[in-house]
Amino acid sequence: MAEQVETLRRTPLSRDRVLHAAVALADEAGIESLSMRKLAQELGVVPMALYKHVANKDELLDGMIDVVVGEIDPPVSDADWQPVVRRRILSAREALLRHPWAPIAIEARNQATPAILGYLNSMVGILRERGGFSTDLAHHVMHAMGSRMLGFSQELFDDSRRAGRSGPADPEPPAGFPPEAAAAFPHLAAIAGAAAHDDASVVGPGCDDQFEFEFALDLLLDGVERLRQQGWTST
Amino acid sequence: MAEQVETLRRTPLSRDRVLHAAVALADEAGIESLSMRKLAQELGVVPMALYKHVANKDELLDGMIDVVVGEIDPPVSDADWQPVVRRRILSAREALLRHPWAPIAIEARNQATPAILGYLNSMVGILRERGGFSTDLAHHVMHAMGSRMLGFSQELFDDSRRAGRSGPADPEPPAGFPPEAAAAFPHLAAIAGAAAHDDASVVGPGCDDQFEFEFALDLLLDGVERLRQQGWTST
DNA sequence: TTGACAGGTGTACGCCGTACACCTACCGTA
DNA sequence: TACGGTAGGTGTACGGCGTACACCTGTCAA
Repeated sequence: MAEQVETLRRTPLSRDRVLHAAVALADEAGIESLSMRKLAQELGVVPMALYKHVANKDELLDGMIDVVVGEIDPPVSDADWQPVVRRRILSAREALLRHPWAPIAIEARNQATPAILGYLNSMVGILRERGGFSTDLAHHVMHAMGSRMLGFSQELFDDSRRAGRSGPADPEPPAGFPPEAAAAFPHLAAIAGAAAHDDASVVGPGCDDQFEFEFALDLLLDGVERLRQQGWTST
Repeated sequence: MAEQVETLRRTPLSRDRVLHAAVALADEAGIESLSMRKLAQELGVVPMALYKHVANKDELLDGMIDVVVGEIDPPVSDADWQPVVRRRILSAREALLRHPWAPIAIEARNQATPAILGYLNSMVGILRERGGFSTDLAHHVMHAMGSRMLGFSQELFDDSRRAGRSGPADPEPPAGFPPEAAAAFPHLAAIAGAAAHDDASVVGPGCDDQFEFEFALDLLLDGVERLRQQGWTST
């Protein structure tokens, strides 16, 4: 009878419940101590039950990332590109501060999740549509602000990370920008397309990371030099 | 006899040999598949032998990070601050590209290693001595360029990361800047000291992360707006 | 000659992710 | 009303992980 009560009381699992419980657990105990077993215990369930809702731990982490990205406010409506971008980035920062494990988790994955691609895509859209940026400038700006936007490395997602021994058995292409995603993220596709002009592969790295890095670095250095020349001295 | 030959042939372990073997293993197989056991096997030794040279896996990772940081070229001598900083950052980028696991490893640790502190300290030194930057401006610039300098998150090392359940038993202070390190990294100490003026704790977070974030963000946004107004259109 | 000590070994424990077979409660259909 | 499929929770088991702890062995100073 007690068992029956317990059974009745327990809300059934769902992907959403699993994901949110995982986020809560990572928030309070740190990502490195999040395990399938502890998560299951938290949910009052046996570890293997989780696998009916997420394929494996990596997919769980992807889902957790998407929960965090989902907390970023949508763009406000405003005439100017600058305040829109600014507010959105500050909102992203707040989400990441609420979940300090998120940048690590994001950086440790080698593929952007759809939610991240959506976020980045909408950022490009703001630049293009609200600011009238050219495709190329929008591209460079995305590289320059990448670390502000998501709190992590400038080499957003390249395939050289995680050099695996998967070796020659890997059947899929480098997949810098899979064609099926182009429809969902048109702005990103435009950027990738423009950058791939002077380069054999249509997908794949497709942009000159070294150039992008130096572009962003020089933008920063020039800004700093301007401050310095203004005799900038105090807070 | 064969055993004797093998014994003679084997160079004895050393912390350095362990560290470099670990770096090589992470370079080719990825950080996520680096284990004490595999590393031991690579060195022709039993796993526990490693523990005579590194305290545990975390310390191994710290040592690996220091190996990478040690590959960054020292500052060149040049009259101007800008090319010195530029070249050093590009050198750091090269080191990180050689070891793509490094940013992840660095970001996953919550305390900067001495080698990283030394690198950052010398960067501040360049700004102060070669560029005549005020302490405050140098401070802001370090925040603004943090992600370029080390390829990772802007919140360099704050204690809110990795919210552990270590709880109230933790005897040491927040340790934003431990006093014994001040002597070794005078420029960093100066920055931390200046920032702590309007704030009760002398050590500890000691700087307004939100302000720094917005400062860097606005520097970037202003630079971008300037490009846009110049009608910047193509690569 | 001895005895301390640096450094490599072997065993064992508890935790991890997850494959696989199983059970059970529910629901649409006959 | 009976039944078969299916969604979802269970139990067991395996191989890999980090590392505590006791042990052995070769070297070298006294």
